[in-house]
Amino acid sequence: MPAARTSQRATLAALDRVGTVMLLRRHDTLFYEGDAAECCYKVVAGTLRSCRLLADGRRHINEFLMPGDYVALEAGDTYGFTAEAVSDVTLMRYPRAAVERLMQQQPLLGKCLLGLVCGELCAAQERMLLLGRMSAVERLASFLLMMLARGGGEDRVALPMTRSDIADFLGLTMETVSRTLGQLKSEGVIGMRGAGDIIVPDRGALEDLAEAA
Amino acid sequence: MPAARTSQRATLAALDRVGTVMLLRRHDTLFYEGDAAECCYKVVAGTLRSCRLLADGRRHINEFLMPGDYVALEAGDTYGFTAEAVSDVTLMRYPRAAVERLMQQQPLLGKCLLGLVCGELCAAQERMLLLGRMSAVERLASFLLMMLARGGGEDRVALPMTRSDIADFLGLTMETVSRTLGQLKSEGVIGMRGAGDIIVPDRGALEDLAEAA
DNA sequence: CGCCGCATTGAAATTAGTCAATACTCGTGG
DNA sequence: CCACGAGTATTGACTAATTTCAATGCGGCG
Repeated sequence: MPAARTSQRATLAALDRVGTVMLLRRHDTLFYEGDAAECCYKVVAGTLRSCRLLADGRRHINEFLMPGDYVALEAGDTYGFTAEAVSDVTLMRYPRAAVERLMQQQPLLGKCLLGLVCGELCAAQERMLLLGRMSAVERLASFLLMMLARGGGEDRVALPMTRSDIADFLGLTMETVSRTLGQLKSEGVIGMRGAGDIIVPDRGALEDLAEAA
Repeated sequence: MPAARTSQRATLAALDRVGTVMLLRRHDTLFYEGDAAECCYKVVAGTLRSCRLLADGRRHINEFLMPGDYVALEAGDTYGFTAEAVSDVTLMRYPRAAVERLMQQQPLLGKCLLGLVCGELCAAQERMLLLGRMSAVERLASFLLMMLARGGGEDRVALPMTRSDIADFLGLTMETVSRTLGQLKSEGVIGMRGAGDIIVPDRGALEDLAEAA
């Protein structure tokens, strides 16, 4: 059950008292799938990717983690995915033991974390629908809308990740991502000022293409 | 952060004091996506499916819910998916207000629920990998292994759901599911005594095909 | 200036999807 | 007890979307 919105920020801020700041350079690995899960994190600046690999090298990106996002809250004894820096990243690191202790003292904190994890679960369900049932165009349109919503900007989307990253996030190939973006551009639905700088002149057009439920 | 395993059952059993038993017939709907989320549930017997629809009728099944599974723990104000009975189902129903109250009194309960939701999130990440990156054979093999693990049986898997349900769970079509199962059968990896009764003589062979990380 | 990583584009190959016909199963009623 | 019928499953032939393989282009950095 998600916690009430009220004072959620304040409750979570308590975490920062047991946290330390940490820096990562582009392409650094924060932790590997299977490592003992000793800390969880919050992204302060930059972008992280959380990914999983199959034995033959196929990769899936669960999530792009951006400022404000918490990382590995849901971990059991070991991390369930590898976390890597897409760009230079600033993090807060929270030792899990300290978080546990804090939860004893602050029952509200537990509710907050529960709310966050519930939100992630809903996002994951959204993505399963995308991966299982949407066409390439719909996937890209949904992705751009998601990035637009998170970016906070009016009509501009920054894509710090590569086409390959996007492909592994959307269950496509890099080539299909590139072609589909090209198609959207030629249709005038998006503009591009460099591969990582997208302009969305008409969000409605994208929404039509995304065909969300 | 997941709760300790110890006495998890006992803690969750406390929920049953605020719950009532409820029956559903095959094809009944428990609730619709978008309904006000007044209760959450636990499956006692039978199988539910949790599904989402796109505007044009495409469907995705998030999860098959079987005895012991909790339903809609992660709900916000409204349900994020529709829940329907695949077979006749027996449920416990817990009013969310009562659950909230219980959480105040029993801090351990919150930790338990957090653990359950974290488990669901991990399962969802597993499924994203499957939906985004696995072939039809790998999807079916993974699915059968999952059902085998949940079923508890030695080498026998009961499939109470239709081929269409399986398809919408795995991001395939009913025809592909049928063909792929046929292929596994002809290769001797599985046996079939009726469409919903699968025999797995050699789990290792299936595991090889599933090619999990 | 030239290289390296990433992005784009093209053509061929492949997987899974679509459409359509046929078969099976189980429950009902004659 | 058997025949019928609805719903489900299987199978086949063809199509379409995406992947794969391969070449080319672009842009920033040393």
